[in-house]
Amino acid sequence: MLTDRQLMIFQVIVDDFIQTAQPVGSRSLSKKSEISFSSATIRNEMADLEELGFIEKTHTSSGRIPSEKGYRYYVDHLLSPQRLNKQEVHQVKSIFVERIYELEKVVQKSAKILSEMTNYTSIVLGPAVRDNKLKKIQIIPLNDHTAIAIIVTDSGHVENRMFHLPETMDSGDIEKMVNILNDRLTGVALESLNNKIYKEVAVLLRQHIHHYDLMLSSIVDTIKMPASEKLFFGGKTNILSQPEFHDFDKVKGLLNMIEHEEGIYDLMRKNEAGISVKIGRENNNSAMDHCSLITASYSIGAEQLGTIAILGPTRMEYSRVISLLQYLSNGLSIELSKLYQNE
Amino acid sequence: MLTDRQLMIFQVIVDDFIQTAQPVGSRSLSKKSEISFSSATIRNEMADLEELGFIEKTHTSSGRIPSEKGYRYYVDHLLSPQRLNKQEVHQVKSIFVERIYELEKVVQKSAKILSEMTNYTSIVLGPAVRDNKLKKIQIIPLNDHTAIAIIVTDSGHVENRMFHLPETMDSGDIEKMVNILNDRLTGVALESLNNKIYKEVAVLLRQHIHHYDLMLSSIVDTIKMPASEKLFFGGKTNILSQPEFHDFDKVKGLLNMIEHEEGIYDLMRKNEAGISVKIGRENNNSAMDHCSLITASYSIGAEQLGTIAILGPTRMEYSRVISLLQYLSNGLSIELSKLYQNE
DNA sequence: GTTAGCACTCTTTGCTAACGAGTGCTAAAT
DNA sequence: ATTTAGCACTCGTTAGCAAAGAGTGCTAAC
Repeated sequence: MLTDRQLMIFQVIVDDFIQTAQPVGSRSLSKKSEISFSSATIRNEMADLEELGFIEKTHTSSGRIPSEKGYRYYVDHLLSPQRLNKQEVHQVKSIFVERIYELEKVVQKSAKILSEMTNYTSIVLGPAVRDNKLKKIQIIPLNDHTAIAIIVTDSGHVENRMFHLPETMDSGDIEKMVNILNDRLTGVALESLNNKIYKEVAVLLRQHIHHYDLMLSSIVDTIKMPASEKLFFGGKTNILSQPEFHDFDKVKGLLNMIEHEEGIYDLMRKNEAGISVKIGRENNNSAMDHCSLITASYSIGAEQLGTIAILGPTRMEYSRVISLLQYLSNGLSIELSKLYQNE
Repeated sequence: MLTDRQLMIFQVIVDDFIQTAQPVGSRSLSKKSEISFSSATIRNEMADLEELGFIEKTHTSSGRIPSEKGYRYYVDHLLSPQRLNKQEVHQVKSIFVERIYELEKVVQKSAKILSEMTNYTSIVLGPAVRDNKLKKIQIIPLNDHTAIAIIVTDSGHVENRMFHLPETMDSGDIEKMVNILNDRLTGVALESLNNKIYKEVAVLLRQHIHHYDLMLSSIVDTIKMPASEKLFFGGKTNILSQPEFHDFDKVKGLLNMIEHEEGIYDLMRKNEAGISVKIGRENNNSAMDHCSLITASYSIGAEQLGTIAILGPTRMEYSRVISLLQYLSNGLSIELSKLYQNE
């Protein structure tokens, strides 16, 4: 439906606008070395492109900028995968130089590096713990009234929570209880823990321990908490450097969304494997108007662990960001697999 | 050095400017009900106040605004402690309604509420753990190569860290090691732990366990980590609503400081007990120009635990914020004391 | 000591003109 | 049948200017 020439003009428009943030006009286009026809010809082609909805004007006599539909087409059909240069490869690899034992650290560092390299805001949805399996439950009394429950999963995730110790419970009871819990629950996935406790373990506890219920509910609370994965951000203030966001209301909306993490989960949870690009209103979030979000998932084997993403203006360096995310998500998957290969 | 009339005029100027953010002129002052002299008289007095450095002009023929020196004087001498109204008291109390067992939660909630009530940004320096005493160390092997070390303090703080398990170490060794560590280190303050381990415990370990050193260093790392207390923020974007910060460079500087937590520790660690007000350049931080920081410490008994603070423009509602912080830090101290009264 | 009056300064606002970048359209050139 | 040159027109930006408004400092009268 588009002629080759329209295509090439369109591509130059998008590339130029991504670089300069200025509407691009027929005259400046005609001067580009790639383009050998006059500005009048370009004007005609641009009128067609506009009619087709790929580009638009900011006012009646302005140059053109890509529309959302235009960006979508650009991303789907015109993107040439960009090779990372040596420095970029080096920077990404720097995330993994230290031998790593903690997921959160790696994930956090990824967010930081990513935002520094792109000058956009990075968002990383930390590894899901819901399919982690319970490794150990421990209860450590702090004094006569309070104790702390700690659970450890097979991937090394630790959750803890303080709770009130019922008066009637002595240290023998606690030990008994912990033993029963570990005996029955080790190896059970976190998401089925709740069920299992009430269906199978509660009965058992009742036989051995008085007033087990208060304590049990505390432990169940501890387990429930990490149901929602953690979000990490990098370069939250990079948004302020983008010329399209020299508008206080827009910035406020975005930063508020980020601060309260409202809607971020929704944005991140596409759960398609691989790379996904959402442009402007495709994100279904008014704060994200004029913003694009590029997400990539990382995984161990077939199991998706989490998502990394870049949030920037619709006028984003799609090509570079996609390459970066691809490379990084790949690296993450490999490193994490190494880490857990021998569970 | 100031006459009563100068004082009263000064006070009205500051109060008015805090409310309106507009330079205040002699004519508008003369219309106030508190003031019964003509604008000309006020002009004379204002000229004196300006010469003394308490107020300044934004341009030759503008109204006056308080100078930093003026705010300082206002805070030191003119502040009438403001009673909180019922709604405010209620809001602060809402922090403590749920029976609380976790410091971090309370502290986080405090930051949130505080920022909502003031429309400024709140910063809370979490409880210091350095004088916490060790309650228990545990090591939980995850697989043949990695294990996780967990330490619990008497106040219920939990730190954990993964580390590499030396090949030569079997589960018996681990158990032995953990026993020795707990035996020797329980009750020792976190800050002296490092010393004690290398001076006393290492010798002991050498006698019983081969290749103990790698593991020991991992454990020491775990302990070192929480040396710096955590910072919590509330209402980071409230800054954007203040008219004096409708300037992108200023906002960028501030948000960057907040994001990277650069210098925040320095700002917060005055360590005087009670309330402290730092105005503009008194903070020794260029990002904090035109900002004031009001801090209040909270404590258990004589032991200072942490600090809560409000960051806002120099044109801040000092009176209300100080009352709020006073009330909240008091509340925090009381609640936390309750929580730990029987350790 | 206080105040009315006045000249002066500086910011803000609205208006106009000029300029530049860009467009759409038409007619000529290829 | 394309392509291009030319031209009238639109819109945003900038500069300049005048008028209004808020405020000041000073002087002279009360």
